[in-house]
Amino acid sequence: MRRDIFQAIADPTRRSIIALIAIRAMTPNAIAANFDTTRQAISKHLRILTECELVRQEQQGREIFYSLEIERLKEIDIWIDQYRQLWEKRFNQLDHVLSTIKQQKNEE
Amino acid sequence: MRRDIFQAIADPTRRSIIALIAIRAMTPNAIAANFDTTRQAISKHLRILTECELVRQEQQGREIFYSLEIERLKEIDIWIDQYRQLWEKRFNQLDHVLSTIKQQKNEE
DNA sequence: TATAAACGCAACTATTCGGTTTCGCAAATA
DNA sequence: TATTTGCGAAACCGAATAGTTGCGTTTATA
Repeated sequence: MRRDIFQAIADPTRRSIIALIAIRAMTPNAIAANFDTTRQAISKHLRILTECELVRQEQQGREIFYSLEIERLKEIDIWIDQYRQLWEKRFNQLDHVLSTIKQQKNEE
Repeated sequence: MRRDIFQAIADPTRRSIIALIAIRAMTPNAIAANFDTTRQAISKHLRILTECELVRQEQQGREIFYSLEIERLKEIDIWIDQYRQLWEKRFNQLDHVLSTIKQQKNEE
């Protein structure tokens, strides 16, 4: 079963879980309280997030606290960056066009 | 059928298609030539990418050229940005700790 | 010590997904 | 005009997915 960070963030519930535990570590029960689903379903999502190391767990008595491994999200950032360069380049070209028009206007 | 940009980029083949047509518009056949799969399968991926407006098509005779709607990727960028702020904050805190240690060292 | 709480795991189910094959249509070409 | 080419749509299939229910285990509590 191939786990992929892109696949991990594809599910809206998992993105919500990420948002929740980004603030502070939470237990499965506490997380599940925010959703209209069972704790077991949340546990499954947490397992997927753990498998691709987006989440780390810390046992504390009978509770397990899950927190976000934020560094892993950089992988997404690196992917998007190549396209960010493209759209910024395009924006700069437009910017150049606009300033050229402005210049021509001033020279009239 | 709920189409979502996060779901669209979850598939590795679709990410490859995005990378291909980011450079220049391409036809389904030309795209499919880069993969070990049928044109029809690529067409399905293109339909999904089109449905969430990540891709636009331009008919030219009997050919259809697909190109990337790069602005749509900003949605991913906006999502990742909130976490980027978190990890940069964390990095700055670490940076602060390091410079404090350095300072204490100098004061010895 | 008996009970309750917190959790992971396994079995099961309905749905979605990625792929193929087959088809029909429109445009280019022989 | 007959044939080839480029394409999307539909039917179908196996695998993966997201969810449920029902366990068993460990830890806390009455």
